[in-house]
Parts: sequence; C-alpha cells; structure tokens
Amino acid sequence: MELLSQIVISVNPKLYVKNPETSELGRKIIQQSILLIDEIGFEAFTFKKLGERIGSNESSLYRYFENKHKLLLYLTSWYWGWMEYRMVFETNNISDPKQQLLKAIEILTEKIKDDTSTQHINEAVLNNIIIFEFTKTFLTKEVDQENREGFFIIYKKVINRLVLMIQAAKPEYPFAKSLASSIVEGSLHQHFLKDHLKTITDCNDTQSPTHFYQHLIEQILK
Amino acid sequence: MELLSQIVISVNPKLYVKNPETSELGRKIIQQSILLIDEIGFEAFTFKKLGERIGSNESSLYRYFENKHKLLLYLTSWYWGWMEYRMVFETNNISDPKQQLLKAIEILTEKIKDDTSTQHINEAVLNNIIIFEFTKTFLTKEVDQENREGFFIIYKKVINRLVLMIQAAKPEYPFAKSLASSIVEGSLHQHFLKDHLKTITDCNDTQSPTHFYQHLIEQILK
DNA sequence: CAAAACTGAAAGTATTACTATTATATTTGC
DNA sequence: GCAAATATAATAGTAATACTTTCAGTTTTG
Repeated sequence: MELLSQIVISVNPKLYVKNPETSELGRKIIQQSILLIDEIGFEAFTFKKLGERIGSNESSLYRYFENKHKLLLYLTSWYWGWMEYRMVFETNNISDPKQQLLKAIEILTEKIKDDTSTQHINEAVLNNIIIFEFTKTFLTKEVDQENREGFFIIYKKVINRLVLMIQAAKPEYPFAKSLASSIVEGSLHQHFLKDHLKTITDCNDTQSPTHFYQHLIEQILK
Repeated sequence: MELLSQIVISVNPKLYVKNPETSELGRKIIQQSILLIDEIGFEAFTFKKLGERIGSNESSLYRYFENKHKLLLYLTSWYWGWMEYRMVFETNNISDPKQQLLKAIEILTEKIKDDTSTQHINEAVLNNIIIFEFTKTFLTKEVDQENREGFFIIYKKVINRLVLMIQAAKPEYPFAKSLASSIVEGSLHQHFLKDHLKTITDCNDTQSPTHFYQHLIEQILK
C-alpha cells in the first residue's frame, strides 16, 4: 500500500551532528549504510568502508554522525517512527477494538517486503537490519543514559500505542505492557529463528510470526 | 536449594582451545571473566584487561580461548547446561503436566539470586550476563556456521524440553516451539526492561516475568 | 631425570575508531 | 558577480583492539 510518495519521519536531533536529510551526501549515507550493514553486519561495518562505497571520505561521514552506534540509533528510530505512522494510519478507521488490535499486530509483526515509502530508504532491507541489530542498540552499558537522552522514545511510543489497544480490547488484562513489548521484540526474534534456528520455532513460509501472535491474542482476549 | 556441591556441566569442546576446567588458570579465567564482563560489559571486555586482573599474560588466555566471542559462547553454554540440569532435576517428580510446565517456566524465567552450585562460577552474576549478552551471541553473520558446529545445541535442548512439556499439557496447541522460544528469550527481555526501560513492562519488584509467563500459560492451556 | 606441556614477557602487525589540519570546491547572501 | 561562509576531500596521526609470534623459564609427567 502506498501511503505517501514522500513521507518525512522526524528523528531525535541528538542522534546526528548534521541532519542527513538536508544534503545529497547525507541521504547517500542513509541509503548506503542500510545496504552495507545488511550485507556485512553491523560489527564489520565501518565509516571507512561506507566512505569507499559512496565515493566519500571517512572524515566527511563523521560530520553527520558521531559514530556508527549513533547512525544505527538513527536508522532504528526512523524505522519505529515509520511503523508508528503506519500503525496510526492503517488502524484509525477500524472501530472494533479487537479488530484494531489484530491489525496493529499484523503491521508490527509482518515481514516488510516492499520498498515504497521513500526514495532513499529501502524499508525491506531496513527491516532485516532491525531483526538483526535493533536489540543490540539497547543491550549496552550506556542504555540508561541514552534512554534519558530520549534515544528510544519513538520505540516506546510504538509499544505504548499497542498497550492502549490491548487495554481497549481487554481492560482487565493485568500485563498489557509486558505483552506489548513481548510481541514486538518477540516477533523480531521469531523472524530471526525462522531463518537461522528453525528447530526452535513453528514459523516458516506458511506460518508467520503474525499468525502466532494473532492466535495468542485471541486466546488472551477470550 | 543445594543440588550438588560440585556439578559438572559439559560444554562443546570446539568452544575452547584448552579446557578451562583442567587448570587453576582456566578456572580463574572463567570466574573472573564473568565478574569483569558484568562490570564493564562485553564490548569493553578484553583479554588484556582480564589478564591484568588475574595477574596473567594476555597470550596465556589465548591458549584457552581463541577469542572473547568463543569465551562468551562457553559461558552461555555452561549457563544453559546448568539450566537444563535444574529443569530436569526439579521437575521429574511432578506428575501433573500442567504443574510440571509451570515449574519449568518458574526455573527458566526467575532471576537467579544465589551462587550455590559451583566454586568458581557465580550463577547470579552469570544470569546478569545472560540477560545482557546472550542474544548477541547468535545475532551475528556467523550464526549459521556456528549453529552447524553445534555452538547453540544446549540452548536448543532447553527450548525443546519446554516444547515437550507444553505439548504434554496441551497436545493440540499449534505453536509450542514458538511459544517456548518466546518465553525463554522474552523473560530475559522483561528482566532487562524491568531494570532499564521500566515504562514498557509491567514487571517490577512485586510482579516478576515469571508471573507474566505463568499467567500467559494458564490462558493458553484453558 | 628428560621430555613435554604450561605460563609469562615482550614485541610486532593489521585494523578500528576516531581527530586534526589543510586544501579545494560549492553554495549563499548581498 | 563576488566575497564569505559552508561543505567536502585528502592526508596524516593517535590510542586501543585483537590478535600472533618468539623465546625463556617453570612445572608436570612418564
């Protein structure tokens, strides 16, 4: 589904030195970093390699992002901002709380296959990066400070929107927050297992994490 | 609860160059690496720092482990081996499938508070490391090869034991594997959120991840 | 008691993750 | 249209990381 030909997601300005959306080089950094991180993994990814790939000098990239960790936080924030936008846009015309919740879970847990929303961001590849790298962005010794600086605020907003939908569908359920965070993190995990540790998941080409979590929600709402 | 004063957990020999259980230096590496990784985090952890801490040379540590990633795989394998042992030991006298399942979930999701089983391994601190670092051991580009080499086999055995218990309690449930992997990974995640991103979990000092998952299982078994 | 195995000390290498400086190119504001 | 400001590129440099190698001394063991 085509939402808007050119959507703009705003990301915490503390994550960049210079806003990459304001120049050609900045957009190239975003576009190519997504592809390069997907290809070689975040550990092996360096600004030097990215510079070589886009025909730019390493030092120029440091004028946009302090370090590669901040760049990854930028990419993941953009992703969750985009997800929040889709979540609001695609559920606001559904009046039945249960149906709205099921739709939100579909949006949050399905694999992204298309690259439609923006020129320079390939959302399908970015989704792969989220599956592999998102968890690592907060499993660090700096998490408390970075949380205080608001680096995870968009992600928490997404979770809290899901919490509200769970509460609307079943007000007496006592673990709405834990359930919401479990679903979002858990679906990334199930996507990973489906591709790499198949023996400990039921998910495959015919049964997606979306089915698992929608089935789970049906049981809980009963 | 005291299981055995000296339990021995066997770990895939491919994970080490020389078995650390066979020498004083080896046991010191295990003991102090757990404490140091917990203190400074795995990213900042180096063999040089560990060497300084235990009064040994960096090069000596490389005679036990190829690199710090393998050392972390060793520690996490030991942990899951210990969990499997506890899971079997503490549930085999429970005949009711539902009660057995609830007990297994308790063991797998509760925070480890004591350090009772072994001389040189502090299980409570190791549990903290698992919460912070375990997910990162497989979210790498090398996961498929390392999986083929059997580096995650003990973890998969733990999940599969839980799968069998879910199936015994409710044979018609269609997502036993995904549920089992969700519970184990998810409880680590909930423990993390409880300490660092409190606004997106219901877990706290009075309500633990164990309560959340036991409540969830009750709903599913209905 | 000699050989083998283990440990420590020191030095060396390639890479990473930056920072600093200077030169050049491009944009913009008047 | 031109000066000033800004952006980018090129180069060099630094400290730390993640090892590897060599060699010497010490301990274990058959």
